[in-house]
Amino acid sequence: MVQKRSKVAKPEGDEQHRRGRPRQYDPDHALAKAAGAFWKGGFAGTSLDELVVATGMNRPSLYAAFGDKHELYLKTLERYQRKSRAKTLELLADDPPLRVFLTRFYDGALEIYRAGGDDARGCYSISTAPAQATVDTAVRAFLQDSIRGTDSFLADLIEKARQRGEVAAAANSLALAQIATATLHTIAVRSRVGASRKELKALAAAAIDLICRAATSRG
Amino acid sequence: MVQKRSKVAKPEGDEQHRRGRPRQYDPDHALAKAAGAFWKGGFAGTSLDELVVATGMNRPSLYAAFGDKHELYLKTLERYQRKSRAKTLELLADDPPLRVFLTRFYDGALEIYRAGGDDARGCYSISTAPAQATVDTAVRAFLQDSIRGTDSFLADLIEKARQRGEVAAAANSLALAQIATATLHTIAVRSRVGASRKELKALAAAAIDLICRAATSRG
DNA sequence: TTGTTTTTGTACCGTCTCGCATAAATTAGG
DNA sequence: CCTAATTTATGCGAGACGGTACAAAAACAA
Repeated sequence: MVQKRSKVAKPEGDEQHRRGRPRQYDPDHALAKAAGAFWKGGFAGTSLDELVVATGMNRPSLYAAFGDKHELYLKTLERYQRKSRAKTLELLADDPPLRVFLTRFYDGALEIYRAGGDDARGCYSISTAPAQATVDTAVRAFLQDSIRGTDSFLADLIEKARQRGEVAAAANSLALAQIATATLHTIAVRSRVGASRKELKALAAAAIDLICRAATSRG
Repeated sequence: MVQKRSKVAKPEGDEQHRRGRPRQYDPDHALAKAAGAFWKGGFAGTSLDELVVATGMNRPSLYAAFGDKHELYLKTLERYQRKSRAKTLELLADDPPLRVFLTRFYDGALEIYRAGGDDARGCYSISTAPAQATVDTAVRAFLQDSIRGTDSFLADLIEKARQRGEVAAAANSLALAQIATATLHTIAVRSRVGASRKELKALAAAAIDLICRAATSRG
């Protein structure tokens, strides 16, 4: 995706002024709006007309910018992953204990999954990608990679916590990480069908207890 | 759904011989085939033509038997739930310890989720219903009810195990049940994207350890 | 001004969608 | 036999689907 420039390599930041008619949409904002449409209806259940309305773009512009419906969906998935990871990394800024991090982690997820209150959205990828995964290699690969990524990210954190004594010395960090991911998955699905924030916070707290109480002592 | 009979209430078992041309399909078998089609493509991603091919029925027969596409989908979901619950209850026949039951429970799930080997299917409801849930009240209600049902079923079992001393006396049975359900959810999604049986069995074993090792002792 | 480049807007294409109308086929009742 | 009841089979129709062709519009370059 490197952009060729005639002579001087300009900083790719603002795309500067290009030659023709200026575009009337902001690509990232449009992608977010498209994701909102897919978020509601899933890939197969969302029509191009709905995407046109959601993005405010017209159909040819949509194609020129993001390719066909399938490519557009993949780009919204990647954007979601990018944003999610960035948000998660911010939670580590002050190098918190595992228990604190996990609490923030699930709180942050809930904030996204239950945005909009009662017309709950759930997790974008977990809610929409599985239905598509069996007939769509790219989506399946994305989701597989995404889950493994979460596992190994959490496994690293848990392993460090284990070495600090916040988790039982004998614990299997990867196994605990998979339980932590499992907790995220169930929160994702439960949000989608309207579970309350309170209930899901309690669920997360119980999972954190279980993971971190496989900790130092405990009678 | 009570069937009116002229005078005598016949046993509804075999549907007996009815008046007109006999049907050439077995309703439950057709429902299973339809579920297979939805299982692959999701609700919105599966066309009536595909359902016709899958069931071997022709279109008007499909409508006469199950109603429109949406009703058909709901009926496949209910059938899946019915079958799953029956299968689960069988696991309790010899009144096994919690740890044994949970092992069987996840093994049974894996058997279904990974039927067909590498073109993995995952859990039918978890893989297809969430995508539909935001635009379909009936599907959302079904999935919500299904999850709560699993929670409370497992909570009952765990509570009994707790009273037998197989789980820590101080444990919250419902919270542990939700973790057990979470484990089922993550296995459901991971199967859908092709995780290996071996990996998922290990994950289940770790979760069982965590749940049951919130048990009697443990240093 | 006159070209060049890029995006926009409209309109359209062929295909597929779901659901149903209608008639033939096959059974039981009388 | 004839009639009633039920399922099968063919096929259609109105609309939605994804995707694109084409020309107008709006910027820059010269």
